[in-house]
Amino acid sequence: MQKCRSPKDNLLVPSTKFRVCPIHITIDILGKKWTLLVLRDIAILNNNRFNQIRRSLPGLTPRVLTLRLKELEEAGLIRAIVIRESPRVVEWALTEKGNDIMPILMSILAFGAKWYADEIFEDHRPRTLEEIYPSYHEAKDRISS
Amino acid sequence: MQKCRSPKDNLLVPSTKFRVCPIHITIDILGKKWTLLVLRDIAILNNNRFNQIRRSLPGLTPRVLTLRLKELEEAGLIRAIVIRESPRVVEWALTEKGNDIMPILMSILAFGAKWYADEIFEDHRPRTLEEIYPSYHEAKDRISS
DNA sequence: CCGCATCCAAAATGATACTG
DNA sequence: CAGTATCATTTTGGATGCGG
Repeated sequence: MQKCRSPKDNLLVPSTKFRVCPIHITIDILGKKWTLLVLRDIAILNNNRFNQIRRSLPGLTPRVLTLRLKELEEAGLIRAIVIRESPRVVEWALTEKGNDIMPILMSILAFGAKWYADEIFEDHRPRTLEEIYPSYHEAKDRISS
Repeated sequence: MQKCRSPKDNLLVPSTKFRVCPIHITIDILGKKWTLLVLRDIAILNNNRFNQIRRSLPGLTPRVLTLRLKELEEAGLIRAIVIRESPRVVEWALTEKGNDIMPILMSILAFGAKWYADEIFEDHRPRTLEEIYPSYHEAKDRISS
């Protein structure tokens, strides 16, 4: 993606030209299988231990979880807090950069809560992010105003 | 993910219990390789023809593109507008549901524009979404207020 | 040229067992 | 507990062809 221009003029054109697409570059980091779900565990569910994440994500094998954690650490999104050596115990935490994936997780959550309410909520009623996490939105308002 | 509660109380707890995780269910749809980039092409770049998308995404083969387009159509995110039969020409467009992935794409873009400015912008300066797409934000303000 | 389909190779992921 | 090692399976990529 060299340019974000469209032949028709009714579309989004960025004010500055991209050398590479920001979406593409981000998806290279976050787009692999399990990556966003691992981040969900650490960022939202507070599952920050190896086997906690495994239990919360059936199908995710230790091999792949190790790969994903290494990649995320390498990318600077998470860091390992060593609680104890031998037998090693680590706790995974978001970095400042990792914290900035929260809006991504929240927009994904909002999409699900709107379009898959039938599976998600007992009463099958779609919900907005504001309804689900009032506190999260108050925090955002405090920051942006 | 049965519960979105954490042992510590400093974390996000949804106001309503989830039967399944909204993030998980959404990622089941959007999380496969190339899917979000195909949506980026249709939603933002206005590349809505088969070979347009192919040209814009080197490495994506016709086989996988066909698969992804079928999956997205099946999921109700895109629909085919038949321009001409025999030889068949179709244009892919977002449905109403598909339009709701825009916030996801935009949050991904915002993350990239903040943390990968070095590769993205000639001047290496991070940018906010508001700076990149002023018109998109004006539209959002009009809607929410 | 456009929208695929087919065949095979390579890469990513899964299952299971095992170790410090 | 937090991973490795090994091997099987699934998913994706590359090349090519084909009817319209």
